[in-house]
Amino acid sequence: MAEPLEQLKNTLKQHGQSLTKARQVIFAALVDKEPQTMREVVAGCAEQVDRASVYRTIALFERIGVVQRLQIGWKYKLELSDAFHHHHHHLTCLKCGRTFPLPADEQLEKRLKALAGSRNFIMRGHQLEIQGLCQTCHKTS
Amino acid sequence: MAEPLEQLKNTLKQHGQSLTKARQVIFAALVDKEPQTMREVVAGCAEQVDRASVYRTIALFERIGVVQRLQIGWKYKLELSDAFHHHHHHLTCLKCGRTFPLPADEQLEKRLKALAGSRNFIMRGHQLEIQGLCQTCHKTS
DNA sequence: CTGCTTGCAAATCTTTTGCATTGAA
DNA sequence: TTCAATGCAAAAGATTTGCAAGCAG
Repeated sequence: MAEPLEQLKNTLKQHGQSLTKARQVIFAALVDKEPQTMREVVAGCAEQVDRASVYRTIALFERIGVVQRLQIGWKYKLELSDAFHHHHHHLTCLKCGRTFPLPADEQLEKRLKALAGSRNFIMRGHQLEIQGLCQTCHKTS
Repeated sequence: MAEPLEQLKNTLKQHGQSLTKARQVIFAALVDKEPQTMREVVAGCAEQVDRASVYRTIALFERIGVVQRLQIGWKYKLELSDAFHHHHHHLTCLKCGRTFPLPADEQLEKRLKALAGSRNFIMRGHQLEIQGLCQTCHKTS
């Protein structure tokens, strides 16, 4: 995990920000995890970082592109952004509520860009959530 | 606007629910509008319906498929569901914040289903938001 | 050192709930 | 009439902010 930490440090530096203790803890709470709710992140480092600092840090991380917020059903969840993972979307199981990553798809991305362009829209980003039933849940239902 | 009201009434009836005054007001606040925040909907019928009833009604409307919640940036917004509009997605302008409908696209929908299937996932629904710059904003920026 | 970051507490905003009353069928 | 829906007020939960103290560079 020395690698991602280095990357975080660099990203922070590029934005004139320093790597503090709290930021490391919050970052560590996100590495190699499924997307989490704010509540979970706060709980995940409750003993070490105050709630307010978690909010402030997550906001910073989003601003400098370390973290991205995504929609899961009604709520949002947080995960490290594409710079720390590969670009991907999500499958959410309506039954068990788990979230599964869906690798980026060239054909899909192209189509999105084309659709945006057809409406004279310059695409800067996008979010896709596919809801349905995961393998486990539709077998056992 | 007699048409959609009829449809609402039928949908409610199918679910053993009645068409009350409050529900009509809230429904009317959503017809032919861009997606709105909860705050806007509440404000839109503040004189006629209590905040708590708006929340309860929106929850009901979602449950029976009259309203759908979608993600716009960090916040969610509400609009009538596909049964009252045609299926579509959204373009959100990062500059002016407006939301534009993007008509459904056969090719896109097929690709999504295929991708879900490839992961042994049964697709039941999906949400897509494309962020970028609208025609007006990228001309004037 | 010096300024940015943090913790803590309090303020805000959003959403939910209990209960007595009102309304639709 | 009768049960579900509504308004109102209060509770819960989520997010933000002010400020004094602590830490990174």
